[in-house]
Amino acid sequence: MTDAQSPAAKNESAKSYKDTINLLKTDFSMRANSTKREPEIQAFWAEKEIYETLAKENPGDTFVLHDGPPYANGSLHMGHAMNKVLKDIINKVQLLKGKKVRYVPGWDCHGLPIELKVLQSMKSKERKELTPIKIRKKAKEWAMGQVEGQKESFKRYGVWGDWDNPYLTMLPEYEAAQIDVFGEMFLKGYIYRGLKPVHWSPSSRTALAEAELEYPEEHTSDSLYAAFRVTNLPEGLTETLGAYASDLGLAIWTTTPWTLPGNLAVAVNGKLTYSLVDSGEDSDSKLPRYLLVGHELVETLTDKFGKALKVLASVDGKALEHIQYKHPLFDRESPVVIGGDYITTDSGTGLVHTAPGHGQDDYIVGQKYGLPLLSPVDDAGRLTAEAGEFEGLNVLKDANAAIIEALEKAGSLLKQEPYGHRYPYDWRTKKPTIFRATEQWFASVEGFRDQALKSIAEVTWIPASGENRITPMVADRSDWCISRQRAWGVPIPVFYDEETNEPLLTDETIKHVRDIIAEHGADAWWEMDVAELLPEPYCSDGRSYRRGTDTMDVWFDSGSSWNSVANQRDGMTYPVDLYLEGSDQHRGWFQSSLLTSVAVNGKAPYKTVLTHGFALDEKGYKMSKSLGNVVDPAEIINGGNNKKQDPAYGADVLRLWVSSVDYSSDVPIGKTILKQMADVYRKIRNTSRYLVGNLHDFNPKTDAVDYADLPELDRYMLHRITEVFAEVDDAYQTYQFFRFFQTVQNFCVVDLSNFYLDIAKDRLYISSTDAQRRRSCQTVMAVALENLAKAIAPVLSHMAEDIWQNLPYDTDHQSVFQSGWLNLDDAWKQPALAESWQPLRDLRGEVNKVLEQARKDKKIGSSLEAKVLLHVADEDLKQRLAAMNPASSIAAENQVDQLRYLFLVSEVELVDDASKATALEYSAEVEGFAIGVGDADGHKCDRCWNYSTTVGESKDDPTICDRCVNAMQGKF
RNA sequence: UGAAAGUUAGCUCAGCUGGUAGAGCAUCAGACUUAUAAUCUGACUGUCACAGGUUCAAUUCCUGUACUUUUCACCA
Repeated sequence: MTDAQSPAAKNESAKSYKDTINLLKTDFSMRANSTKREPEIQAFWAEKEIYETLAKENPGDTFVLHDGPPYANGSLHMGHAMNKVLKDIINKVQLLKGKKVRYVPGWDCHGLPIELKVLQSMKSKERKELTPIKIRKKAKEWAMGQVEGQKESFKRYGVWGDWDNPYLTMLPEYEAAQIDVFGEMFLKGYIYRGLKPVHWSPSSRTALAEAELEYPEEHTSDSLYAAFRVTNLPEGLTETLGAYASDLGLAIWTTTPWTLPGNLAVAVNGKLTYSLVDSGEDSDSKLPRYLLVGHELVETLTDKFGKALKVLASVDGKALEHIQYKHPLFDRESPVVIGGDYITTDSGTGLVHTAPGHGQDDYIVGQKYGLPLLSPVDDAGRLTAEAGEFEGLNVLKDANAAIIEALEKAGSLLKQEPYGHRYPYDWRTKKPTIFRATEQWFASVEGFRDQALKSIAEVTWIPASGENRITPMVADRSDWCISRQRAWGVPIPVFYDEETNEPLLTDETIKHVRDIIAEHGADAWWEMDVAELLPEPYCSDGRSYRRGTDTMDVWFDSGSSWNSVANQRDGMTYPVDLYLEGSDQHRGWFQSSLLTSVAVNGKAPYKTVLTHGFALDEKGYKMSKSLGNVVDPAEIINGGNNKKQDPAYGADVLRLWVSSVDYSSDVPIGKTILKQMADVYRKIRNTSRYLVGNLHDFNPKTDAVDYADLPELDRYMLHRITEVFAEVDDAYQTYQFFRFFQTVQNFCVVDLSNFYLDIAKDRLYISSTDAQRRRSCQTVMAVALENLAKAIAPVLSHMAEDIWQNLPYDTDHQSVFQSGWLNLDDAWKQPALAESWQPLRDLRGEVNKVLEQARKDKKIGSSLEAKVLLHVADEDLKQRLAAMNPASSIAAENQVDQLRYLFLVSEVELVDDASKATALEYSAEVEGFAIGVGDADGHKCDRCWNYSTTVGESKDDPTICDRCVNAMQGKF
């Protein structure tokens, strides 16, 4: 099509019609400029108190998502960002739907990591003069700084909440409410004092947490094999083993000989087979001739002991239960018990020396069998009087040698050898630690386990597998050790009688301490005199008390938040609607909250628990500094050092990413994914911009076209809109935000950009401002735009607000969040239109393919240079299409539903004979259609760029077509 | 070591109760210059992690393996 210009235009100086068409107009920028714009929008929300007002004045019910407190230490990572954004999306949906949303962010402020951080920052001299209260002051200061930093980050994500009044586990009101929970549980008999083995560092004379241990590889222990003489066989074994009973020993192995004074049992694995072997020992030897060992270990032990072990009999491990044996060094007998699967045949003998006071597993087995707890070791690691002749020996130095010698003498020692393995060391003193039983406070889970399990079943777990996760944890867990020997925490409000060491803990003392803490904070526990801390009559009963120095496990802190926050703050509910955290919290916060709440009130603190996975790198690996694959949320928002590699994407792109992934499992993030998010973000933004820009002269109140007067295309589009937004609504409702992401993206790309808006250009630009075909289009566009803004507001909050602020007409609401939820008319739902229009869209695709053939050969550029010949096989459809193809576009009653506009070509001719279409150079035949593409007739109109035979007919405007002439007179 | 979950195009997701796979984006090519650091059109992409089994037939059901993640336990 070479003759693009009309004859007249060639001769005269071209008259420009650009000013006569209605192009888009808007200040809504194509690019977000998020670094500047997002803070502006956030300032707008803050100034107008949008959240605060809606939270209070919305007409609907209250909705409470109770925040799980992040730990107030360190900067935020992707996990924090994802968690808070997910919460914010849910809260904003509820706000838009008219609910009163109360979201109180919280922080977990106590605990070891902060205490250590504070200790590290001190000089050693300063550290020596430390008192608990000094540590607490420093720790509080540190935590406060961390809270402020994290708060600013969260706010920058665009997260809404009561930021000016968050809950901190170190606030007096919180601590007091926590003491209440403790008190209630104590008074109900759920809290008791007992012995439990803990990691103990003799070198620093303190208990250590797992986090304070390190496991150097080069540790060597004095391991030994010993035989414990059997004194009594249970009935079931007399037949098989009875013959050897008089000279039978249990072979055990240990790497810590010093724990033998604490031996109170030998554990076997019920699933393993054990053998009675003949060691060939002389009858005058003190060692037993026959030994019980794990069957699979006979060969190994033959090598170890350097003598042939002949298998004489084999029995199941579980049959060994209740065998009695005599302690080789002390005059007492102990039983054989069934231990757990920790007993293996990888090393040792298959029979495990069990000292409940010196090991985790030993302790659990001991509890199960009701064994006492023996831990004859003092703070410095010296054996105590309970260890008899070994009293005073240091367990890490001379105790082992003495015990080995004694075993030898007693005829118990089978073998001794150094054994290299990993062993816990005190990370600060670099000295070995030991397991030692100490007095601790426990919550008796047994007391309310059944009720807890019942409550779990009543909660909605999303995904449902969450219930399968937490149920066995609660069903199997042992009692909860809630005391810590630490300064930075909420004190266990107990007093001890100086003389008797009896704990003093009553309704009155708890209430008294609680009131003091409510007023002065927990520091008072350390600062005030005991006399002040005690109520009548105890403060003057003539006895002398000292305060306890233990603090509570931080899981008890955060686990009490339902009482400190949901149960006490205005406008909140208990139980709350939703808890939402990472799936690791099944073991953590979900459980600690459940246990305290059930213990006190017999019910779970939440109605629904939603969990999410973890943020991984693009390959699905965990993020770690050493791998260098860490994605920092702050860097996503503000950009990295190299802005080309790591551009400043802004909070909305971060939020869009959160919405795009299926967070029920672990989710990947990285450069590729972020770039894609930025692309999608821009697509949504540009689509919105186009809508905004083309409504610049439109006011829905005065210019909207009645539904009944809309052309079919527009009514079809309104139907699509109801479909799309129903899908979006359902996606939000079911917390499947990735469906929102997919749907909105598809809507913007496929329905709007590629289809409706592409067709709309002719109506919007060419027609006169008030033309029906233009106003009807704008009517639909305004509906699409407003609903799009509402729909994206929970996720792309800043963009949605930016759109709202740039709406070219007045609305009743200054913020998109005040405008309420989606606004869809039931009358728009017309499934029949979808059915009749989908084939037309498919046909449009086929026509495009033929047009593309011609374009490939450079026969056409713009599709307006073409004319389409169409043959339709189906008679009914043919009639319908004929009605959509009037001889004159202007004269036609319906100036929208026309094939030329649908195909974006200048002319369409319906032909009776398929060969007429297929005869053309560019053609195709598809299921019931024949499509041909040829040159459009006439000349290109200078104004609308369509080809028309009417160009040249007007005297005043010889370069434009009849449509444009009429349009410029306000008649088209 | 045990337990739980996951593995569909380069990316994010669909694929209902079994009949050899789809969308958008990205990529590539082209068009337009009246959404212009934008817009439109077309094309391409997969042994549905791997190996077995059930079945006429498996991405879809079962078993095992690998990898990833989480969690717990452990080194007596």
